[in-house]
Amino acid sequence: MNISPGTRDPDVTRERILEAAHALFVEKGFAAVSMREIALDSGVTKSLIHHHFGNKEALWELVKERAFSAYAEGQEAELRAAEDPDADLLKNAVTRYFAFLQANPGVVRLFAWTHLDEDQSCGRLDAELVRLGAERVRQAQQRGLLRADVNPANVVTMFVNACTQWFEARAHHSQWPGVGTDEEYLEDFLKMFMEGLLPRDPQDRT
Amino acid sequence: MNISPGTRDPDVTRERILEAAHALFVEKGFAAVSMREIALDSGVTKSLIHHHFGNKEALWELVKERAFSAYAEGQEAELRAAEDPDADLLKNAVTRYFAFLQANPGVVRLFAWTHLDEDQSCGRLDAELVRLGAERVRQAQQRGLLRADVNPANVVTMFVNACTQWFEARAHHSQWPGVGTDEEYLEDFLKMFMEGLLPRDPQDRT
DNA sequence: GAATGTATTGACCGGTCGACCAGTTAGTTT
DNA sequence: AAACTAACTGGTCGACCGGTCAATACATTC
Repeated sequence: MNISPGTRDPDVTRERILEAAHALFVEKGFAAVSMREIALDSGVTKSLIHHHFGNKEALWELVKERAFSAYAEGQEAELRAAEDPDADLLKNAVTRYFAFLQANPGVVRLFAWTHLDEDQSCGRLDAELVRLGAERVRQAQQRGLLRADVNPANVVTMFVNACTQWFEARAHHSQWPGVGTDEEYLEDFLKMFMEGLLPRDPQDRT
Repeated sequence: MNISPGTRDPDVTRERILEAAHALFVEKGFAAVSMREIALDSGVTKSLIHHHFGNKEALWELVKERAFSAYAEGQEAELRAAEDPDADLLKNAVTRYFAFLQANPGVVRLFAWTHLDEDQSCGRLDAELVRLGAERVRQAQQRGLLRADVNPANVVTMFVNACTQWFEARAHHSQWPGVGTDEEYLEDFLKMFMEGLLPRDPQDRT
């Protein structure tokens, strides 16, 4: 059963359409993409896309849903894998989240588009992730490994924000004087995040 | 010279168009806004907009330019007003920046749109702001008021990111469990930013 | 008060949009 | 092999897109 030119496989076709739509939506956003473009890029007719997915809006929703659930699954697996919360675990979580964003610029853009849409579907998706992360932070606080006078959810939100915006606003930062590579930013962020900006031992820091 | 119904004032007209365009672009982004909408909202004809501003793209650029230069002017004035860098000054800078974003949700959205456009014009605009802020941080480091082993530009970038993303991704956070008000987030952020997450005095934090 | 210049209008253009539909092709069932 | 179903195509629709242009209304200048 080779894939001869005339062979039909609706599943493959749907996948091709979804991939093309994903790439275009990520790049240009919902409004700036036309069904004709998606049809051209995926090598099918416009009508076939309507046949499989209904309308443009439904296709957009499906693209987002798939991307975000893949994201959420990956992140949740990573979070659950790590046991025994301590300060290093938080550091590792930040590092892994940062690395994920770095490796998946498409997801970052998709997040940004949905923020502007004021779409709340993906906010619901990672609510569970935040709950899980906050729980770990709380445990570490109870053991005295982290300061207890901050809201665990804010700890998670804060590092997610600092990492996400780094990639979302890359076009900005790249022009800022003195701002360096991803790795340098991450390193300095971790210092500030974990240890704070005020010197611990004044005579050491001069 | 009252403003009678038939009175013409091109400056006022231009302003009305710019305001309507600003509001629509902020809300829906460049691609999703039509010249017809802008014309309707500003109470003029589509042709008149073309007469005054040329084409849609030029209008969009002008809207961005105005918004960002107003932003930059305000921020620079605030930064220059504050003398004598110390740790509290940084804290105040963060607080003021946060308050500004809180009071100007339109600017936040405009930032987000331009990030996705990969437009670099506004990145150039606040480069000077970052340079100025980083300079203040460097001075504080030299006086031993801040730890010296972090890149001053990264310090500024980091708090700008943490604040900006808080408002850009509001649709997300509002659904996250345990995440509270703007003020609570800012308070916890400042604690982590200035003092760090690791306990300073272990027996105090249990 | 005629001339001049510009702000403003409405009608119109070619093109593209998302969507629909009738018709065709290809697999599957009976 | 006939019947059925779903995949797939090409053509077409009305609506809307950004942009143009000639005509008009108004304010200023001479």
